[in-house]
Amino acid sequence: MSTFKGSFSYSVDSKGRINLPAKMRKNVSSEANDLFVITRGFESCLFIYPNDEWAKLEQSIRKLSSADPKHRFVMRTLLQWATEAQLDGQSRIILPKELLQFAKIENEVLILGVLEHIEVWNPKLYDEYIASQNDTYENVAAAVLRPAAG
Amino acid sequence: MSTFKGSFSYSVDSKGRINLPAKMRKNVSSEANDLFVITRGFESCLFIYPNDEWAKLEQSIRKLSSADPKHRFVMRTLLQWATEAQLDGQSRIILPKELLQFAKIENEVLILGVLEHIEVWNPKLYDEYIASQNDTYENVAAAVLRPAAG
DNA sequence: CATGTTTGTGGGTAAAAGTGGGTAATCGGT
DNA sequence: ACCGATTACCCACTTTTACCCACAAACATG
Repeated sequence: MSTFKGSFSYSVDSKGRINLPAKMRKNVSSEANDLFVITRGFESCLFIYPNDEWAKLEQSIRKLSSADPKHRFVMRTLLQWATEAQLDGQSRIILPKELLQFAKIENEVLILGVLEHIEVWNPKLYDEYIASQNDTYENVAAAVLRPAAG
Repeated sequence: MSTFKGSFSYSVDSKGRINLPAKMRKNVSSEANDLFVITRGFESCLFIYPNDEWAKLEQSIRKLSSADPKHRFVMRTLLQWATEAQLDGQSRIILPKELLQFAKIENEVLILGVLEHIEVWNPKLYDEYIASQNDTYENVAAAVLRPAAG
């Protein structure tokens, strides 16, 4: 099992590569074998799953039936964006052009650890996202975290 | 077992050949021996199964009853269009004319990996298909891309 | 604080991938 | 057997990718 936390500012080079922060590398399960799946996330960011975590998601997709038109749409939509990627010798990962375009990523990224996956943002868009929340961290947390505390 | 994911834009040459994306080739089980079965898919696209996955499908078709008219219809349609094809030296596959016509494929294709099979679309028709579905990526993903779903 | 090591970043180059086309076998029908 | 059409199997070219090497900044260690 892999678990991530923290945020990091990193650069994207001319080949579309980003370095995976050393602190995150330490938290990648050895099962993943330096293999990752990059896909489209929510709110114009990208999700990176180490292979072991992606395998779990794939399990849930497999439960869908190809015979059901609705399920076919779900499978296509989800898998369309998914790309396998392996770390290079410098522990970097290549972000595919289509995904870079989707997330409007250029020279700089914000890398966030969110439990089982890693998020990659255009820093500016992340700021806007935070600003667009018309409620405070404290209030939302109160609503979300309280039931679990009880 | 072969598993596919991702989407790729490739060209179809004058001989009706398409290249199998390298990333997909890596995920073809060695059991398949470069042998594939191409057949009619759902929603005007083509399905390509590596041999090992086709064998599984064939097993499930065998369980259908020839006594049931609906079963007969499905069996006939699926098998009528099915064609075996082998990769050439450049790891390309030839799409039969009848199937190209059925899927309205001309010079460009969108190749989708959908777990156990590969789909081949006329890019325009795929766009139309996606547009015709009254659901968004975000909605679909919300149901699957969360840990609890596993 | 000095020094060896890891980390983040950039770039060069050989290999692989994607694409197009030529030609020799193969097949079907005269 | 012959001929035209189709198919299988090469060869060639361009672009992309994978795999190196290099180096400065940051970190860790005694």
